[in-house]
Amino acid sequence: MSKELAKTYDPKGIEDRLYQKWLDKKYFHAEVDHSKTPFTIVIPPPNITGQLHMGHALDNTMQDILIRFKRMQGYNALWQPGTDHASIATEVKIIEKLKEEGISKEDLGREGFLERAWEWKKEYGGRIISQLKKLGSSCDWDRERFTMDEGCNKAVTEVFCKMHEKGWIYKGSRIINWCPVCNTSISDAEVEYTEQAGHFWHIKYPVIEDDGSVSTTRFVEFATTRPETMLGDTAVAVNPDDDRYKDIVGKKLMLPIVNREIPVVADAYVDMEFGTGVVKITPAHDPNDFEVGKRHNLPEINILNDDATINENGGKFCGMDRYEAREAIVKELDEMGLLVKIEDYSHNVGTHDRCKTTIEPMIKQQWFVKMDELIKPAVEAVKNGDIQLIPKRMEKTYFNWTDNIRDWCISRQLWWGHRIPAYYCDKCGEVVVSPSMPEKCPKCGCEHLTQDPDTLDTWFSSALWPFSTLGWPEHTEDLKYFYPTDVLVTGYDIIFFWVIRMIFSGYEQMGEKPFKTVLFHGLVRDSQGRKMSKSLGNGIDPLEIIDQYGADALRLTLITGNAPGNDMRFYYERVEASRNFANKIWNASRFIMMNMPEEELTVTDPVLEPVDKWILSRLNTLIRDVTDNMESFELGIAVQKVYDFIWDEFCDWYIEMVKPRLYNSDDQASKDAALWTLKTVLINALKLLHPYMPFITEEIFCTLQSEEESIMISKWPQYQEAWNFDKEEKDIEIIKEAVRGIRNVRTEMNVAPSKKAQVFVVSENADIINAFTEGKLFFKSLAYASEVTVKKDKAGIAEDAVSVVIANATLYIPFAELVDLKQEIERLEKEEKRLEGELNRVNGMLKNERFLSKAPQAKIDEEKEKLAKYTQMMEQVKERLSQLKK
RNA sequence: GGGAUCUUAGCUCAGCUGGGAGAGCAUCUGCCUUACAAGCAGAGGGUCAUAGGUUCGAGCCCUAUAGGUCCCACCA
Repeated sequence: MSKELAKTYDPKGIEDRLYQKWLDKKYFHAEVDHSKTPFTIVIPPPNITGQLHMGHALDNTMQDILIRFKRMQGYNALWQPGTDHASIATEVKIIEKLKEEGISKEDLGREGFLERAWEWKKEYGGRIISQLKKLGSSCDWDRERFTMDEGCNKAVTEVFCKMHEKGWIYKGSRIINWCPVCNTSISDAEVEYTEQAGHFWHIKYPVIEDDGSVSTTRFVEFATTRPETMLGDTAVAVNPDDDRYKDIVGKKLMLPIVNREIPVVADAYVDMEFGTGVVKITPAHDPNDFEVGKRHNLPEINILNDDATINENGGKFCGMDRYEAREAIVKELDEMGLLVKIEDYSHNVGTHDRCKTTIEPMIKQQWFVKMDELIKPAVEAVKNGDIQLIPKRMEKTYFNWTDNIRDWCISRQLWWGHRIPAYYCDKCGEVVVSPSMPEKCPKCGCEHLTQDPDTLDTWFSSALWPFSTLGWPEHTEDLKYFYPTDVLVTGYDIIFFWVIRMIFSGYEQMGEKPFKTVLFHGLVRDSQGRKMSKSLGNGIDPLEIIDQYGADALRLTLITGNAPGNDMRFYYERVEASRNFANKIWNASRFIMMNMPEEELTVTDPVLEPVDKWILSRLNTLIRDVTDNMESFELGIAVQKVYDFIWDEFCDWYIEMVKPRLYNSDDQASKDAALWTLKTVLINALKLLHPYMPFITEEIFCTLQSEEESIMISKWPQYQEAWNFDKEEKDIEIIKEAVRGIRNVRTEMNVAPSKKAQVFVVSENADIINAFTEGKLFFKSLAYASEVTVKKDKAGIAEDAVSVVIANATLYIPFAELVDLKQEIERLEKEEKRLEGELNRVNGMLKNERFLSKAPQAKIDEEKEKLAKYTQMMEQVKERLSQLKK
């Protein structure tokens, strides 16, 4: 039945309707089914505070492509969705919101604050999910999880307790990164170093002479970027091999202002070449100094409050902000004559990646995960290929981290997150780690215990995501069936935060990798190559793009021409190109539907003509190649091939080739064969495209087939020998070559398309004659011919006809007007020259003994074939030239 | 300081294991040809950063150089 479609494709309305249909039909839902092979992807859970950005769009498009592809291939495809509580990010947002109301989190208290946080989650947690749906994501929403839901909480507690018991989680007093604005410790991975303009203050401390007096002549000079930390100095260090300072090692210095005697110690950490070769040591506020301090048993004097104001150890500076104190101290040192000079100095400053505050190293009691043993299987897995990283170069980044791993600080002084399952006895201080509050202290029997106020690093729970979402710690059927998952799709920017931690957690808790393959993508940048960011205001909202161009166009844009792990730039022009492609498919389909008979097409065994076989054969190759590319995660390459096939081969050639059969032919069998082929090829091509452009492919598929069906659960196309037509492929290529030749000549000669001309095809080759005879109908229309005559010799053809030489044939077009003979000779001479070049190249190879002896036979045969072809064409050109020159 | 990566048409980028340089956009010339002007037919445009090397053969492999981007380390 012929169906009416709008002239241009309008995604609005279609997308939501189809998505709802898929949901209603439960196509996204996966259940354990032992008759099928599972294919699982766990979503990188977006933050509940998040709004869909281009990075999400790319990440989720890639996952959806893989899931839809595998689902069609017959796998039991599960895309496990969920969201992340994102402890610090969310907490910061809530505090901001409270601030607008004029309240602080302390005003609310812990309970009150958490209530607000859950309200927030309720209000915004679903936002990003609905945005993912707009994109077409085929997640199993029935399984949606949250990192702080009951199951995940249980998993977190279980892991914490187990690892603590094993000694891999410990509490210790160590130097950690402190954010004075967020008021929490953060892990090394969360520290972002940024280059900042600062100063180098050259300062000197007086030496204490043997008689105990403070020298007025002997000083030790050094430079610092943080003069205020002098309040916590407990030594000055020099290199043990430094001859300049040999005599003062072991002596004491007088720490000015504070008036504390501090020793000069020798430590290899000091670089003799740098500055004066002297370093002031502040063990409580510098990680390196902390190590030096440990080696020399130096006191650790904490001079800072949590908000980075100076504490009581800072004497009269107590209460000042760190930067105020800096100024005051510099001023005072200057007045004392101990400030030598101030230099401008640009250096890297550690900042908190969330709020960009300069972090302050501090010694604090924190919980850590011991990494040295835990990391081993994770290293091994990537080394031996058990887990494959794509692109491979990411392995280097991976190993760079694992090789230099330090213990992971997991406690955070935040409220929104998983509370640490550790309890302290109010009486004796005993620490009990337990899934729930113990009834009494196991040591002293006291019944009053208090839970550790800290929460866990948000990545602690995301590290468990691949198995916690499948039911762990329960031994569920889902877990047994779907774990390990197959592919993780994520950005290379969270390889340390997340990917590595999931891998070691998987091995530790499950004894098995969390996924087989990690497919990385890069960043989506703006058209100038800048990161999209709120502060720059250069972000492009994917939802606006979807609204304007459709989700399919957005998805195609994000995938085309992008290789794994590479950043890409976002251009509106590219979205337009994608939209145009959608429209192209739409119209090709419209064309086919318009030509379909009133009743259903009933042909089952069509009498295929050579063009039909040609396009089927091309489709067959496409099916094979695209499947191969997709299986090796070359998503961009695969879709490029589908694009080219649909636009170039199917639309620009095949559809044009069959038009005469549909319009003019009385031959019903031929018409049916054409329609059958059009429909078959279109449907198969749509299937190949469906993972990329789910909406338009579904819409057309349903219109063309039946409303009841869905392309998303249809069978992925299979390469089949029956669709392999080598001879037809070759024959049609020759005709296409002829058509191109004729079009070229006509353009060159400025012949209007409306002006038809007679075309003679002259060949002595039986195959060629046959091919042109069979393809006469479409050749005639494509070549703007009034009439096509295929013959063995050129008898009777006008001498001044324009000629086009192709392999094994010459075409003659006798135009009614006089042809400029000179121009015609020039044209043929140009062709002669081109062929000469080709022949030289081929001969160069084939006359090279070493090529013949070393190159693979297939390559040699290929070149020989070309030699024959070009030699033959050359003969024809020469013959024609000699005729014209007579 | 260590490492990764990039340098291909005017612009943005593909180019899988080495076998005659591609796409989209832009430019130019024709076309409202009954699916599509968001289109059709054609054209121009590239010593694949530079210099060496390996190879019968290099955009692709190796070495060096220049420039760009990023990650890690953090010399106070």
